[in-house]
Amino acid sequence: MTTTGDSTTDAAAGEGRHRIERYDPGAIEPRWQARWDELALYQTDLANQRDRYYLLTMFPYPSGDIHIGHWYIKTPTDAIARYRRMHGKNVFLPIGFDGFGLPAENAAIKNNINPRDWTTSNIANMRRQLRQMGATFDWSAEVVTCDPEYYKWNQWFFLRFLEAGLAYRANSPVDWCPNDGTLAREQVEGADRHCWRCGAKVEKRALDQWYLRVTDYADELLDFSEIQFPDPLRIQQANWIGRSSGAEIVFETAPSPHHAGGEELRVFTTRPDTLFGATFMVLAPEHPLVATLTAPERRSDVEAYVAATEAKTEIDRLSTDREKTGVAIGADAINPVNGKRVPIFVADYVLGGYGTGAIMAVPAHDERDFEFARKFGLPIVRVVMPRGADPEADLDAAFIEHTIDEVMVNSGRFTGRPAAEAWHEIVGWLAEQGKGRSAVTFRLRDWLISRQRYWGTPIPVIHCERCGIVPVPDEDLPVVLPDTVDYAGSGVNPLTRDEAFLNVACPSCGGPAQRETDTMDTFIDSSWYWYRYLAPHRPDEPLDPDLVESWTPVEQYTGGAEHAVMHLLYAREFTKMLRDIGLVQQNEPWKRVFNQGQILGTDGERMSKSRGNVQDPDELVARYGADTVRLYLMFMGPWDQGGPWSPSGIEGPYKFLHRVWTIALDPHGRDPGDRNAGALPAGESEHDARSRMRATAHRTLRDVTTDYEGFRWNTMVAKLMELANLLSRYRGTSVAGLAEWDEAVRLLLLMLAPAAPHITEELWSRLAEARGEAWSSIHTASWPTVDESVIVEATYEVPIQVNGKLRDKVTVPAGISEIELEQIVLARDKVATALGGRQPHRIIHAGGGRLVNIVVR
RNA sequence: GGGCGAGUGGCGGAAUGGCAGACGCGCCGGCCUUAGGAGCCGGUGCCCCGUGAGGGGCGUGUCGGUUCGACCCCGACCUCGCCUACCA
Repeated sequence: MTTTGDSTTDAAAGEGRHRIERYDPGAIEPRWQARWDELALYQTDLANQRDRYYLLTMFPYPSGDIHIGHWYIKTPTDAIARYRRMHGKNVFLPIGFDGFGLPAENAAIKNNINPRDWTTSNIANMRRQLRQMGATFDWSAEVVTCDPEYYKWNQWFFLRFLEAGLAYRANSPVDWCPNDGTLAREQVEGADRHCWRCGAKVEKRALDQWYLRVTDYADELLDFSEIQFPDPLRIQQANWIGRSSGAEIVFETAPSPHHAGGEELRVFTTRPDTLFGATFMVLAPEHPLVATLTAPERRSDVEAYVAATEAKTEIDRLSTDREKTGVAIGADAINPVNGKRVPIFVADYVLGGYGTGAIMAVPAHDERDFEFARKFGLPIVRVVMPRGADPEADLDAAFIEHTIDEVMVNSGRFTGRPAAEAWHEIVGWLAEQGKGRSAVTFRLRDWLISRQRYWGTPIPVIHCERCGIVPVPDEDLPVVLPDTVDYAGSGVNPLTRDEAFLNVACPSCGGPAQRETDTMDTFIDSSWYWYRYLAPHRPDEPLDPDLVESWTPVEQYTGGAEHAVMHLLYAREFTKMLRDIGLVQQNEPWKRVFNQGQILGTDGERMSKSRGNVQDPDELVARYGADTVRLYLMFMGPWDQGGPWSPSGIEGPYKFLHRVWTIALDPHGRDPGDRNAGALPAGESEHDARSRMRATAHRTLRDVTTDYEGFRWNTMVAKLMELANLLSRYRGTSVAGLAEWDEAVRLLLLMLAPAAPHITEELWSRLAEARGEAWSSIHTASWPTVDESVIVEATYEVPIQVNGKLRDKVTVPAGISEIELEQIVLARDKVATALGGRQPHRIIHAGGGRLVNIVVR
């Protein structure tokens, strides 16, 4: 509270003085929160099959403190829950914690504590802070992913995926520090790529790691027909999946002194029409044939280049000149369409992991190839050009247009053909000879789930010298993380040194064997938690099939835009995998997703502890109350926009709630500072005032309802402010406390209830008590219905434009005809002046007579 | 380099083809007060004319286009933010 001492305010009301209690959120909010808990108002009866509404919001990572960003996601979500309940929905709004992850481990290494202890105490604190929001979370369904009863099922799923061929093992490189082992991307620092802890130079190391075969689902993931995403989200996912259709073309190596030739080199291209212009080939440094094809005299150069690539791989962003580099390997390939020999290079602009890891380079029609050819003096042959252009003219840049109007040149029998048709003809011709076929490639890669870390779900396999990789039998699950953990001051996964954990008998042969020490990516944990919420402690199964069938897909999912491509895509993939192993019947986990924007620090940067710009809501809640903080966050701007945090406007919603308080409890009071006190607005009769209150209340209800449906909180709050302002104007006048007044106050409280649940509950109770009615929560009341008949007004104002410029306004009776309106409009002085004697050429009646535009020449 | 998004008063924002600036912050004036960092009332885009009531002009990043009419749709450009890193 901003004031101390006197908790009442004087209200002089002509005939006497009375006192009403001041609005004191600090007194009201904890009381109602306790009451709601006591009544278990928000424990959802999942067995109740009627009007189910599963509302899901992204569960927090237990970093230690709830910050203002959490409020920005969760309190409007709570408003959705409350709004839906007022529509009779049986709403389920669960909450939990995404317990595993790197920060716990970093804190543990730094302070020599157990990540579990760190996480557990953070969760305890965050539970307390989450309760201050006054949100209707069903805490009885809470899920914490680092509990063995949860991660057991990650392991169980993994074993099913393994059986189904959806999980596999492959060798791939990681960033490796000699002292601290595998490093996550954010643990590699600086342009010289050193370790965040010890500063050692980071290397690449190839490890056998586990993958999930999510690329099998690439095409299906591009089908968004069963999931409603906002456009930018859908586009981002589609770009991330990155489907390209083109052709795979087989080149053969040419014979040379050190190599017999005839080795197949497959390339992927989206421009098979440019095949005749392929004047060299480029292999990725990782390409398996680099070693075999390289000529002896080129070997040292090539090996040096490959090694240099390994050292940088992830790009040094600072030196963005990105001049093309590469080396010739001293071997040629043969272009299958014209039999020409073309030299082969190794260059890092070709990626090992995309397509076939090799390209045919067509410098005339690809910017990167063009740049490379220029630098190495390679021939540039134009094969596609606009109709009528000179085929031999020098190009000063790659010609990459690919519309319908280009024509082939320098392309043997295809010369003169339209390029768009030649694209297919060349692929067909190659296919006939077994030298190519049309092909589709995706940007999306299989999901690497292995992490060389302690604080995650142990991958449930055992390595036996005799039997190889043996899955842990189901009855031995969960493979529990050992509680005693000794980091020994290093980032290296302590499981690799934990003899008690490591050594086991092989489940297959009984011989000595060792456990897998890799743990799972934590995105696994967050890929199915909404199913577990429905049966958080079920001992025998990961999920309750009946409840999953009846309650999912989730009706509405809310969470930050920063998860657009990672979590929101992984979870879709995971759902499809669960479907394919027979656990769920659905194709998509959620029906609708809303991505709200991010709240940045006051400096405009992402909030993070290291930047020191984290905004703590506790202080604001202590000062203004949760209702004000909730309202302010909704009022700031569009929910999907976010933006830098600034508390400078918070007084607005705070004053608004004060005003609502005063209107509700003291309709007859007058403020000594109010010059108009007690008088109706000039020219307004009591009858006018009464219909205006009704009309405004119902119009507000109509508009606010649409705003709630579209999550447009800022305009919703603004409209409630307008209604409160109107009522405030009438306070202390003869219409205050009349039936229309009471109705408007009632509607105002009901409309405000989902957003500001405490103050509305308090006022609702007091008003009921004053009327001698029994208590019932405002949050169990029904959303009111609009009475359209009271909104209709007898007259309305018409703006008058001349040539699109506003010149006048006139008030006319509702239902006036266009002809009558025109006569009135043309008789106006200002219109005559604006016309300046010219005759109207045309008169536009826009929006059914809501605006008139007179066109003159 | 690519993708996505955004540019509107001093500030957050409203209006998504029809009265630009709703609502709020801030600021200015006033009331009430012993006092005001509380509360309440009024004003507030910029410029010009007018003593006044009032009147006029300009204005949504820039330039063009479509339209009776454009903050809104289309094209080009500029600036900022987010995501991403040469995806053949």
